[in-house]
Amino acid sequence: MKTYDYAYRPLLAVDCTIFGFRDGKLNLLLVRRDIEPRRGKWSLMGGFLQANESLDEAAARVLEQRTGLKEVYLEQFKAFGEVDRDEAERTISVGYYALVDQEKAQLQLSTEFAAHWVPITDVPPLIFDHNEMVAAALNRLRHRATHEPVGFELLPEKFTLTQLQSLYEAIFGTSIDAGNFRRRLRKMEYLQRLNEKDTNSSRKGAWYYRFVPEDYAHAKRNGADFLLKP
Amino acid sequence: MKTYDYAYRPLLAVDCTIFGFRDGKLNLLLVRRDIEPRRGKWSLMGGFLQANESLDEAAARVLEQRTGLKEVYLEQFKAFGEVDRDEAERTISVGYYALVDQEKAQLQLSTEFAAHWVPITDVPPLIFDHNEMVAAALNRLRHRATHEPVGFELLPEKFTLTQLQSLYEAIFGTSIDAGNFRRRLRKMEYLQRLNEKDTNSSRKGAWYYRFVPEDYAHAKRNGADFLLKP
DNA sequence: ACAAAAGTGTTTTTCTTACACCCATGA
DNA sequence: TCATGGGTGTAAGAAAAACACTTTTGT
Repeated sequence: MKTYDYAYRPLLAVDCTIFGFRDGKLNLLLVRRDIEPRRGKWSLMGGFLQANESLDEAAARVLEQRTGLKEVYLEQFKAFGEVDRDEAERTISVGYYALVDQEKAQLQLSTEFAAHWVPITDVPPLIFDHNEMVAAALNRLRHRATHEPVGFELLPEKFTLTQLQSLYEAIFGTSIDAGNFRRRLRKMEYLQRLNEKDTNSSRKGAWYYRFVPEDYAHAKRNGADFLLKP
Repeated sequence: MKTYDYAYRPLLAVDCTIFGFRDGKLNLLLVRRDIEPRRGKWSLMGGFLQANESLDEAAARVLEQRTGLKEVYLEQFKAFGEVDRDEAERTISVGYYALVDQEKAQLQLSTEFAAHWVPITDVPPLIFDHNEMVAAALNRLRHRATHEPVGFELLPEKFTLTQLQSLYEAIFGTSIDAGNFRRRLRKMEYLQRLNEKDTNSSRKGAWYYRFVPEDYAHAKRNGADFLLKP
């Protein structure tokens, strides 16, 4: 059933800014573009919306097709619609960012698309307005990470508080006082300490922790709000 | 030049959630929809993207066509893309919210589209997912109003501090301690007190103030950040 | 003089910040 | 034993919250 008599129909794409974290660095997953124009140039992962899927589903599909990852944290952050943003044809793109466990993603990356992790501090020139997208995604991530417990999505199930601090330092590009940072963490009852230590990076060993979503939901109902500033 | 061989092209619309403020109430500008389906039902102001305009420009055009207002504060907040959100045909809609001086807008409203101001506390059922849009827009406004000086867009050039407080109370649906609120305002050097009082609502009269964007820009460069919480 | 809105001050408590300090352990 | 990252404690100061208080003026 068609009711609207409007002929103009731009293409509609989704682009994913995919964040990962490793060795104290916040990274971005980039691909070499596999279609013209600008084939071979660095690009975010994107794809065109299909008839049977919502925007959120399209973003999840693009992510899964290229990385094999499911159930990933995905958040829409902005639609990009400048007239000449895609030189080939008018395309509106809806920007999403994803937070993935870089260790898990890496294993399942197919190499044919030449995907690479690049430190956020060292992003090369990307096609179209993708650099602008990355900047907007990072802004949104910074905001979200201070007010919601999404940072954990970038870490393995088990992590140490030092790792968590290092993650936040990478996200914000600042250094954080360990004492103050840990005090805030100590108050979060939804961080469960495991009976297991990470002895990789120190003699003493650091306790592993786990984020417990159910406990967070409970704390939230009781009026606690997550806040983790740099 | 066409390079992409993708046939699927949904319609692309923009919808504007227009906020106004009057008599201590935060209001929404709604229209009776003038096309099928659901002609005559309450709706946000929307329109389809055209070939020669960006998303931002489309939103500004829709707003101007229907209210005559130019140079209005407009911010994109979310793209809506559920498959069945528009029953007539697949349409992706990019949501914008606008902050207007209700007094100014009112004068220039054409009546043929039957636009009405409705208190935000009493929004009727709207077509499609427009109620969801309003909720998202309000969330965004609340956040923006705490961290950026955008509230002034809803007030006349000259306003009293009591009006400003009343605005914030309406935006957040809470009551605010006058003493604490005013102390925060006193620190903002970019609020200029005029040599003129508003005597409409009190015997004593309240000083008029003006927001000075240049002074704000200056303060911002010096590291001051706007913060007005309820 | 008094009601009522405008506007200021003060006390209490809570949160930040900066930094000193102890702990555990492998080399 | 000592260097190193892990982890805790605390004192000074800033900021938030609660609320008592003063000012002005039309009636």
